[in-house]
Amino acid sequence: MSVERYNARAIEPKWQRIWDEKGVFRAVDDPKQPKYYVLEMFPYPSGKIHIGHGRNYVMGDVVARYKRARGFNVIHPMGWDAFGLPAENAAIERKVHPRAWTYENIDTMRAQLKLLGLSLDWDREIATCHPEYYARQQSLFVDFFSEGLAYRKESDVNWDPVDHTVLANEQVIDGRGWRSGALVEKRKLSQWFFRITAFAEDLLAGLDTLDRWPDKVRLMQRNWIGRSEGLTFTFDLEDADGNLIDDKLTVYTTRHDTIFGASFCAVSPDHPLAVSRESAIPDVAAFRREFAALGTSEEAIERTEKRGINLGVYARHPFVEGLRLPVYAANFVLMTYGEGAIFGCPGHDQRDLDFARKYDLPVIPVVMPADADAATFAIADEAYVQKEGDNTVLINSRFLDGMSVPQAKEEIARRMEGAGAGRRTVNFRLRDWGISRQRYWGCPIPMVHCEACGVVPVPKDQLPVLLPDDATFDKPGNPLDHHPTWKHVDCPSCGKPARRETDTMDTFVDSSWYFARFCSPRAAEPVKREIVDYWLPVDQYIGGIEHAILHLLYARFFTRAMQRCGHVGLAEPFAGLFTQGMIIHETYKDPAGNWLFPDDVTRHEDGSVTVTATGAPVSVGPAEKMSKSKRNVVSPEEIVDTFGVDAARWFMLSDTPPERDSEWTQAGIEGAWRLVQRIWRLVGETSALAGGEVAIDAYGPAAMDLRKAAHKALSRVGEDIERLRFNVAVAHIYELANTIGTALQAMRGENAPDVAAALREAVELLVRMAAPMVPHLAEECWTVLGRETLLAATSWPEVDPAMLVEDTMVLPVQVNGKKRDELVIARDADNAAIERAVLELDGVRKALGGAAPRRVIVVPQRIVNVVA
RNA sequence: GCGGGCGUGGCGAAACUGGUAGACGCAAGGGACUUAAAAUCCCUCGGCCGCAAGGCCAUGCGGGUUCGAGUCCCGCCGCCCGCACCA
Repeated sequence: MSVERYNARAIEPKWQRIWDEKGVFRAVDDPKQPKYYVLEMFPYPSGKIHIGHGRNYVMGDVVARYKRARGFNVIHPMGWDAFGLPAENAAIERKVHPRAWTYENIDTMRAQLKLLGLSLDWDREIATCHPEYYARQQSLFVDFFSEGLAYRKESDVNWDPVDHTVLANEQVIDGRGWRSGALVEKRKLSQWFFRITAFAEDLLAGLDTLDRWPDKVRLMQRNWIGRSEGLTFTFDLEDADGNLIDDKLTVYTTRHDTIFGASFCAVSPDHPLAVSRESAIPDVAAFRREFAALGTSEEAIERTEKRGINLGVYARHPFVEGLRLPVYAANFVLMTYGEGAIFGCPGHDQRDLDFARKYDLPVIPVVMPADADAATFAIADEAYVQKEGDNTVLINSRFLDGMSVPQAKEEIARRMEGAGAGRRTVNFRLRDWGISRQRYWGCPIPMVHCEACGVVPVPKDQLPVLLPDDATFDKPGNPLDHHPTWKHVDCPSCGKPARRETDTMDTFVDSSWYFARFCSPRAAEPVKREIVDYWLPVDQYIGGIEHAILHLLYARFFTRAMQRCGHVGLAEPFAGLFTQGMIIHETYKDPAGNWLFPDDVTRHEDGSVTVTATGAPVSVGPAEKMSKSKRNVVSPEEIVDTFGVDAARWFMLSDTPPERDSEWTQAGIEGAWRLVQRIWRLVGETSALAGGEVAIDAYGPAAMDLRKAAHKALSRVGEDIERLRFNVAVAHIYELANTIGTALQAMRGENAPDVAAALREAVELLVRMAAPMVPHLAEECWTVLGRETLLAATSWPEVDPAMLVEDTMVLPVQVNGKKRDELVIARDADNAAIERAVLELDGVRKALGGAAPRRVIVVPQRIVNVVA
């Protein structure tokens, strides 16, 4: 029999239309039903999507469709992270208004996403740049402000003196502004902050409850929060002549046990003590300027060579009479951490050691492994830093000698506290979140500066503070700031003329609560409490690993802040998190070094690649993240047009584990297309052979094998999807398709109603287990099989547990850990019977060579190992 | 610099909680069908030795723990990612 080819181009839009008309993906706010919230990180509308963007949406869609089939009320929304810098750059470069540019991109990308056949509830679509959204964000800001969670303080920014603008770290290239090329200065600006540190302890503790998050993300957040327990204490200072001076130096340390190894103190170049010496020591001023030129990136600061400058003051050692430590301003000490000042112990900190070697400062080991010899223990190029659990002993430390590190810490803390010179402190690396951006295309911060009343929030009934449409982008600086009228308002408190805040919010704010807004996207308040209580938390969140720290931490903070203001009833927004890998693609360059699109090149049989138009040779680069600039992109339209979206979805789920990067190849998409055709053929041939359901009294062995294979596959695919192991689910579906194909061939010309019935059952199960991945094909097959329901609204098939058990098992048999034979035995055989049977096996007897075994280890249902 | 991750055939990979390494797919080679091609189907496919039966080696490298290690521990090597104003 011949079966016509599956015509994806005609069939896929048909089912998309039907799903849409029947509204099967609409999420209904019905607290009586068990809910499941699937969310992929929403996209920035940058222009067009390429096929690489599709991967995480497809993964989320598989989960959404599967959970729907499992009986959950699924919410699977989509929106746009629509504020941000690129829109403003487009405004500058192409003279388009950021709004027009953004909404045009949204329209393009929405149409592209719809091609992917995602089971999204488009009725809940939101865009963060829409006043409906940012109005509510401003209202949340006002709430946070009244709770003390939003405040203003001075902080450092990268300042471009030509463009009059603040630069992102990534816009600072070799110390210069990316657009102007001007040398960037670090400058203090009064900025808005969210008090994320108020939740530092809770954000850390909360990580322990997130058992469906990847360990590595939790670890990254833990390290980012950076909780440490240490000692804050104060040194007396003296001048070069040994006279006590008024200033004191407060430091924070976690290594107070090494106080007898201290050989210097160091403060940040921004520390008041360094600033105060600026006039006295000209080099200090120069050093501070140099430090400022490093910008605000912690990476740049830590990578630079460790240098310092002697401030000409000395810290008196708290325990050694007459010992004084020179105080340096050092470029590796951050003002934002601890007290902005440290004491340096070169023996036990690599940075301190590098610094000490450079400036010829003493290196005194004060901690060594417990089994080392104090007389000979010395530090060369590497500081000795003990690991947790190491057995250590203090040396060269007077009253601490012989103690372990924890004992010594305790002793110093006790003495310092007793003397009133210090206190035990808990410190965090986490800093408050600076949200001020001196930009146009963002959510205006709803505050007014009044000379009489100070900083006053815009009352909620006067929100939103709308962005003015008529901003201009041809002048450097913040368009809101030079708008002729926008910032001039009357003070909401006293009514006198006042000035609007012209900073807008970091776009991370927009993405910190969108998942909550999706629950009640058109509500007048930010969220409707009873509805958000039903839908949250997000059960499965899917996105890139690049968001492992900032976005996820900010969203966790935001949820806590909203909880404090009564908007939500929980602290953790994302119960399950999955971080997917990117789609990558080879890059192509012509002889002149121009990047080429995959479409522009031809791959020949011998593996060579040429420019299709000219025949010129192409140099092929390794697979990299798809990017417009390198042109290694594949458009979804083209793929859908040629192979259909199901083939594309299948390919994106196949082969590579979802958390790893996956390479897009022509061979891969062709293979996926073949699978689509193959399922179609299997369904066609089977339905021709076994039209409807037939009741069978007794299945023969061939039919039973088929049924068992089908139910095993069903059981595994279900587990695989639950665990998000899509590539393994795909493999199990291939396996079943192979089994069905073989059975179909064996059936040719035979009249075996039991096998025909088993085939039909197996094929139906195949279609249903593949449905979350290739939903259009599955719907069409479902129809061919004579079913009249909508598969997208049909529940997941039940596994028949009787089909999963076998009466015999095959046990691999090892001798000394090497496999020598296999034992086929009844599943319920006891260990003694297994042992006896094993020793009879040829392979075992041969390997033993007549000797008696010393031991036989039987691992039930798994393996047998004979120890000779 | 600090922090995190990864490493298995020609390629993407699988291997539950320490229990048969290489399932499944891609590529390649051989064959069937066909006037021919496409499509489809069948066979082979980690390396070495062997006519075969079979044996030895093999999960980046070097050690260790264990009856048994891709999996656990220690030490290296290589690659990738994040570092607070890109989103």
